Amino acid sequence: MITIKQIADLAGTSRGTVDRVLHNRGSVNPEIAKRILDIAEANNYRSNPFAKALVKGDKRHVVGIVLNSVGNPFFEEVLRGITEASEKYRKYGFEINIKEIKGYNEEEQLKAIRAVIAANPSALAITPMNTKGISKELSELTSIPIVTINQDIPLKNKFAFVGCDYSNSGRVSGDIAKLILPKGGNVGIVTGSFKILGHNERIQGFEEVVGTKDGVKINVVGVVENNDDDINSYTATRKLIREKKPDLIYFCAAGTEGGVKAVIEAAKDIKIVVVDDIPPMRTFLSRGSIQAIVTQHPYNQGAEMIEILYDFLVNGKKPKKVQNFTENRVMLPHSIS
Amino acid sequence: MITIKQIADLAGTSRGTVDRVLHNRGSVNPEIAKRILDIAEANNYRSNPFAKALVKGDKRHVVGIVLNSVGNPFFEEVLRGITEASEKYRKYGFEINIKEIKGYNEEEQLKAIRAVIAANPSALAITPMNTKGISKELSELTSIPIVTINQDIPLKNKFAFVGCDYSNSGRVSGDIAKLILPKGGNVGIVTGSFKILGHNERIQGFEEVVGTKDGVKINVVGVVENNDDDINSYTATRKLIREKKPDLIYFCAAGTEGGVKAVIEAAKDIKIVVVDDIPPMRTFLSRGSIQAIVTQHPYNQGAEMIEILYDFLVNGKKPKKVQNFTENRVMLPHSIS
DNA sequence: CTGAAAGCGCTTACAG
DNA sequence: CTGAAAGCGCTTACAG
Repeated sequence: MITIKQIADLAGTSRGTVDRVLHNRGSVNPEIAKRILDIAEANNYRSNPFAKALVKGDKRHVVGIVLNSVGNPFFEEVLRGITEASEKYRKYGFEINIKEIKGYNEEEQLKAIRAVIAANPSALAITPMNTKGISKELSELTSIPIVTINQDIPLKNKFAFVGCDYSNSGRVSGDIAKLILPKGGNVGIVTGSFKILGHNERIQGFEEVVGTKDGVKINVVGVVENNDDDINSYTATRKLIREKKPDLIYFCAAGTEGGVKAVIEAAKDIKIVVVDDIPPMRTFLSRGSIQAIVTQHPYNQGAEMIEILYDFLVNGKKPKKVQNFTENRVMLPHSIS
Repeated sequence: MITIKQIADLAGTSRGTVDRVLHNRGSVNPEIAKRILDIAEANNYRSNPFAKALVKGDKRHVVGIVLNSVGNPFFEEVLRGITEASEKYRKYGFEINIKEIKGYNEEEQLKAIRAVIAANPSALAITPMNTKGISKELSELTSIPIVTINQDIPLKNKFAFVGCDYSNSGRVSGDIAKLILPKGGNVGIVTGSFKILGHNERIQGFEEVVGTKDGVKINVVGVVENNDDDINSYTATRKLIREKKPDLIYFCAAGTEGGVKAVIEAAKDIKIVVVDDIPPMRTFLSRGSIQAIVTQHPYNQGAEMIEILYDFLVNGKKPKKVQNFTENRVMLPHSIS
């Protein structure tokens, strides 16, 4: 690899002049300029990015992260995506500083935010609680980009959101239901809570798809809540089966394990679609106890957040959209290899 | 950000000594060492990666790539994955040098390899033809890692392969067939060629899954070749429908468009699973003319190849396995958002 | 055990 | 229009 100094020597001039030509800053004798350009070309000159970064004072970056991941397998996957993606970039000064917390307590999340911010990060990524206090705290952080991950809240200064398109998740689950029930049938839905927007959007997406087509009728015969809890889920699902006789049950939130157990106990030919890619579901899937998982791919959410911030902080490229949805992935028994 | 010089000043010593302590090269008065460590810690010292890379003489890398992508939508997707993934790394001296060629002509591929190698790349990625000449040419390139992409050939000096697990693709398609035909039924298969390993592996994977379970019988009633050609596919599919009366057809190679048209014309309720994620298939999918696409995700193949080489060339990390399979992705109508 | 100096490859004033 | 010099933050001999 030829250097600026070598070019200067070959051209019988100085580094300053070579630099001027290479960056066409003008003020150079055209003849010398041509000589320099020819030499550079012939030797396939490329500037040394490290020297450039050094003299330009390129910053190292640390991304502050607040994640409600403690004891939550879903967010542990998000975390894996974050760590593995950022690992690649570490060599050139791109790091992460994660504060993991457990559950949802506003005071604790506020404390975590403050701790992370105190370390002076180049950006903040967070799974924010949707409360006034958090909203206020975040909206004051106007000097760095803020990325919400998996959970979203309104924020004027939001840089990006990375997470699930819940309506689409519901629609894809609807696709599966139609595949399984080509002649129509009854569907029961077990949701987490009617108060949670994402759950409702899933239901809506699902109904939209199964409802619209042809002469085939798929009826949603009942929707019950389980509060994301396995015991509740078990009870609610039993009741749903007894009273509504569904041909298929769509579990559009957590607490799937209890629900699936209720279905297995009932020993009827009831098909199941779930949203959680957690170990017990994988087991159920490969045994044929459930038919499909439609998962929001937590690993990718973590990795994509890192890519978005790297692209911006290092390459100066903003994401095309604020909303960045990861694919709703369809997992069948042999998707797991 | 504090620097080595500042630490030296604060500690009342020299840069050399600070360097020694920070890299524990020994030979430093323990008292001074402690002082230095304390200052570094207190000021959260991190070495400047650019200065380090400069003095260490970190190499810039160009990955030579030979791709049979001209006029091939599939490989254009691979190309997109390659370009976008490598774009991110360009800033720190990681580049690609692609030679695109059309079709499969050994001489031309040899020429492309030589051209790319002449530019002295740090690695070579290629969609190799499985011929003696190519094999010989590649096996002589022992000084750089070679990654085969999408197509694989035996090679002692192969660094990695990135591509499709064909058997798994067949198994996942089998999963879908079982979802669609819960009570069993007849399946016809349209393959490219009995001489192509990947196609045969798909068929085998498919049969393995639909054949093994319960009392439900899914019979593969016929397998026909279409030589990846739409016209052949149309004719062969018509014949298949007429003679074998399948409930479902599995297109496990290219030339799907002609085949699907034959099915539509037949106007029977025949379900379809295909492997090609190309624009006409997306249209068919959203119209309900076909039920699912099981695609090998060409974009990811390109991107993953770059990640593998970046990880090795820049971070010195070898891939865990030589065989790197991308996920066989299930696309249903609403997967496309 | 320690420090002064040179050098990695570039850019940036500055003087002429 | 041009060149000499300083400096970015680190590492590497070298001399003591």
